[in-house]
Amino acid sequence: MASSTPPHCSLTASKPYQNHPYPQKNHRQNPNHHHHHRNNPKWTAAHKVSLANPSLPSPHSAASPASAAAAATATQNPTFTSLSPLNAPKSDLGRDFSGRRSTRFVSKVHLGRPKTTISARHTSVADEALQHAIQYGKDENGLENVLLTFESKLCGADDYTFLLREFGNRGEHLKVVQCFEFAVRRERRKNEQGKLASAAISILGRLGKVDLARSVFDRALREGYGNTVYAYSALISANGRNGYCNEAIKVFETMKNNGLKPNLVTFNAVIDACGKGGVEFNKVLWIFDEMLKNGVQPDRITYNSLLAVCSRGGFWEAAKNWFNEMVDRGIDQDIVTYNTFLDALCKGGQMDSAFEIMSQMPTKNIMPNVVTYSTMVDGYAKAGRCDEALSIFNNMRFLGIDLDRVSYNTLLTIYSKLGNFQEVVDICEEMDDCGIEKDVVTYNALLGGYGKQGKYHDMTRVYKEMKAAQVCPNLLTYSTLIDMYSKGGLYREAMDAFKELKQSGLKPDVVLYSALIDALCKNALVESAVSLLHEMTREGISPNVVTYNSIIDAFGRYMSFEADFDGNGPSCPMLIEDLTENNTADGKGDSRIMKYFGQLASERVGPLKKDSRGRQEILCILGVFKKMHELEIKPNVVTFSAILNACSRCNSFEDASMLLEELRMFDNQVYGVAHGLLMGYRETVWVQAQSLFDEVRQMDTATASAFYNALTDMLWHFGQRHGAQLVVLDGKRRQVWDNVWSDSCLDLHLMSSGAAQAMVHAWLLNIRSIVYEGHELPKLLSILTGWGKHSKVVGDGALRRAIEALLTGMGAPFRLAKCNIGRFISTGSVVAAWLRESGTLKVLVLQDDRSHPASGGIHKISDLQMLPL
DNA sequence: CACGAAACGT
Repeated sequence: MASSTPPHCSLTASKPYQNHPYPQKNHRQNPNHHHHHRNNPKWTAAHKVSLANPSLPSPHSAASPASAAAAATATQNPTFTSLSPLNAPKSDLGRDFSGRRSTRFVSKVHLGRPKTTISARHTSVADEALQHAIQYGKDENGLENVLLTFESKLCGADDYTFLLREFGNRGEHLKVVQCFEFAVRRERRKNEQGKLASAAISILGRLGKVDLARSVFDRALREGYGNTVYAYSALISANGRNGYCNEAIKVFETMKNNGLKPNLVTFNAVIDACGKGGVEFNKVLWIFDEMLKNGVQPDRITYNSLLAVCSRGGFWEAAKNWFNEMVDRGIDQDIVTYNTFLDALCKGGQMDSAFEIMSQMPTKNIMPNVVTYSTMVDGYAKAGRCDEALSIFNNMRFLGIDLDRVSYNTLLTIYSKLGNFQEVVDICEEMDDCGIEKDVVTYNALLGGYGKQGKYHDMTRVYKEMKAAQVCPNLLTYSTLIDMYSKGGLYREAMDAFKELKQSGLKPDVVLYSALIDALCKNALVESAVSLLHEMTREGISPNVVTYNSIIDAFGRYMSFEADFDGNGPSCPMLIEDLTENNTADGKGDSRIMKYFGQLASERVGPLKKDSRGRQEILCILGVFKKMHELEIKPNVVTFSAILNACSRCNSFEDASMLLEELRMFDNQVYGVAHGLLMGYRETVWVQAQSLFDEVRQMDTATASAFYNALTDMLWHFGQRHGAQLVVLDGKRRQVWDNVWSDSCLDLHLMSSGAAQAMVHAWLLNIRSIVYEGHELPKLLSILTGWGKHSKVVGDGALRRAIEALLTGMGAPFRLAKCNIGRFISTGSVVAAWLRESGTLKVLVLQDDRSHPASGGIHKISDLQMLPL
C-alpha cells in the first residue's frame, strides 16, 4: 500500500463528480506514462503540475486531453483531415433532427412567408393537416379523425415526420406517439418506417420522455425497422439529453455489437451524453479516440460537446487545447463554441482568461449574447468577485440584451448569497413585470439564500409561495429545506420536509444523505452518522468525498485520542456493520432516518459532548478511511484539512502519526510537506511546500485559509513554532487571509488559534523592526480576534483566550478594549518601550522543537515515535 | 451543441 500511493488524488478536484483525468487510457499514446509515474521521485515538478492543473491528465506535458487526442490523430489516424473510407456515409440527419430548425420553421410558417423559400420536404397538405390537428385533434379520437381525413393525401414519412416535430414543438408527447403509430401502421417500406421511428425517438427524447422513446425503439426493433444507425443515435441522444448517460453508452455498445457503424451524429450524441452525465474524462477521451480511429471526422458540434465535457469537470486547459485545435483544423467556431469554452474557463476559475476571450469575440464577428453574459456573471460570482459579476450584468442590461430566466436566476443567486434581500425582492418584481415566471431553480435559489442567512420564516414563506404557484419542488428543493432546517436546529420542520419528499416519490440522493450525516456530525452523533453512511450504501447510494469529509471532520473534532483501555466503550458501528447488512427492505431506511431526526430533536446530546473512548474510536476512524480507499473516493483539500485538524487534537505523536499515515495513503505531496515540517526537515521540504501552497492558493480563499489554518495548528500544537510561523507568513504573503496586518492593526479573526499565535509573533517582530529602524509607531495598536465566529464552537472566544494567554505569557503590554471584547489594544509608545527591553526579542523569536539541517534523507513516520514530546 | 439551484471547510 505504502509504495502504491494512488496517483489520482487531486487537491483541486473539489467537486465530487469531478473525476480526476488521470489517463488510464493514455499509456497507449504515451507508453512511457506508467514508467514515469512509478519511477518519479515523490515530489517532482511533474506531480506538481498534475495537482495544479486538474485539466492536465498526467505529469506528461504531452498528455493533456487535447494533445492526447492530437497524438492519437497523428499516430493512429494520419488521414484525419481527409475523408477516410471507414467514414460512415455522410448524412443530413444532423440537420434533420435539429429541433431548432423546426422551431424556425414554425416561426416562418406563422409569419406567413411563402413556403417555397423554405427547404421544406413536407407537402402543403401536411401544413393543412397540422392546422386541423391543432384545431380538432384535442383528444385522441379527434386526432385520429384528422389523421384519417388526411391519410390519403399525406405523402410518406416526410409529411408525418413534419407532424411529429410540430407536435413535439408543442410539447404533445401523446400526440407524437399516436401519430407515429398511425403513420407506421400505414407504411410498408422499412426505411420509411425507420425514418418515422428515428424521428419519434428523437422528438420524445427532446420532450424528456425517455421511456416512450425507448418503447418506440423497442417496437421498431421488434418490427424489423429499428436496427439502424439513425434509430440508435436518436435513442442515445434521448438518453443523453435526459441525463441517462450510462444508458446512452450502453445503447452505443449494443449498437456496435449489432454490427452497426456509429457515424458522426452517433459520436456527437455519445460525447454530448458524457458531458451531461459527468462521465470520467478518460472515457470521453477514449470515445473521441475511437471516433478518430474509425475515420469519423469531428465537426463543430463534436468539439462543442467536448468543450462541454471540460466545462462540466472544470478542465479548462483541455478546453483551451480543444478550442485551439478547432482553429488549427479549420472548424468554424460559433457562439455556442465560445459560450461553452467560456463556461469551461469560468468553471476552472480562469476568469481573467475568460474575460480576454470574451473581449475577442466581436473581432471574430460573434457577438456575446445573454448566455455569454450569464456565464461570465456566474463565473465572477463563483470566483467571489461579485462586484465584477454585477458590473458585467449591468453591461448586459446597458447593451439592451434581453434578459432571460437563467440570467435572472443567476443574478438572484448572487444577491441571495450576499444576503441582499431587498435586491432579491426587487429582482423578483422585475421578473414578474417582464412576465418571466419563477421556476424551480428560482425558488431553490431563494430557499437557499434565506436559509443560509438563517431566515427560516422567509424560507417557509417562499416554500408556501412556491407551492401556491404550482411550481413542483424537486429533490434539490427538499435537500435545501432539510439541510437548512437541520442547520438551524429546526428538526421538526426538517422531518416534515423529509416526509413530503417521501410522498413525492423522489429518492434521497448522496447530497441529501450527506446533509443528514453532517447534521448528525455537527451534533456529535458521530456513531449515528457512520451508521447512516452504511444505511445509504445499503440503499444503493454511494457516498462521496463530501460525505466522508463531514465524518472525518467530526472525528477530528469530537474524539479525544487519549488512550483509554477500559475496553468497554460503546461498540463502533463500523464493526457491527455486518449485523445490519440484510436490512434492505424498502421503508426501513426511512424510519431509521426519522429516528435520527428524533435523536437530533431530543437534544439529549449537545455538540459539546465528548466521549473518551480512545482506541475504539481510532479503530473506527481507521475503518472509515479503509472504506474510503475501498470505494476509491478521492480526497480533496477539505479532507486534508480535516485530517490535519484531527492531528492537532491528538495528545500523542503516536496517534497523530496514525492519522498522518492515512494522509500519506491519500497524497504523498501533502503528507510530505506536513510530515517534513512537523519533523523539522523544513529545509528539505520547503520547495515542495511552496509548490503545494501554489496549488492551494489556486482555490478560493475560504478553502485555502482552512488548509493553512489546519497545517499551522498542527505544527504549533506539536511545538514546531518557527515552522508554523513560516507557514502563516507564506499565507499572508499569498493573501490567504485578507488584510491580516498593518502597522497599527493585526486582524486574526479568520485564523485558527495556532495560526493566530504564530502570526502575533510575526507581527510583533515586524513592529519591532519598525522601532529599531527608528520609526514612530502609530498611536494606537490593536489586535482583533473577533468574537469567535470562526471558532470551532461559536461564541466561545477560544481564539481570544488563546491570544490573551499568549500576550500575557510574553509580557506584551496589551489589554482588552473595554467596548469590544474581541480587541486587544495598546499605545505605540508603550509597545515600543517593551520591544526595546532586553528580554523581549527572546520571547518573540520562535523556535522549533525539532530541527534538522538539510540532509536529503528519506524520513519515515516512525521517526516520530523516537522523539520526545 | 451553450448560461442558472444543493451537501464537506470558515
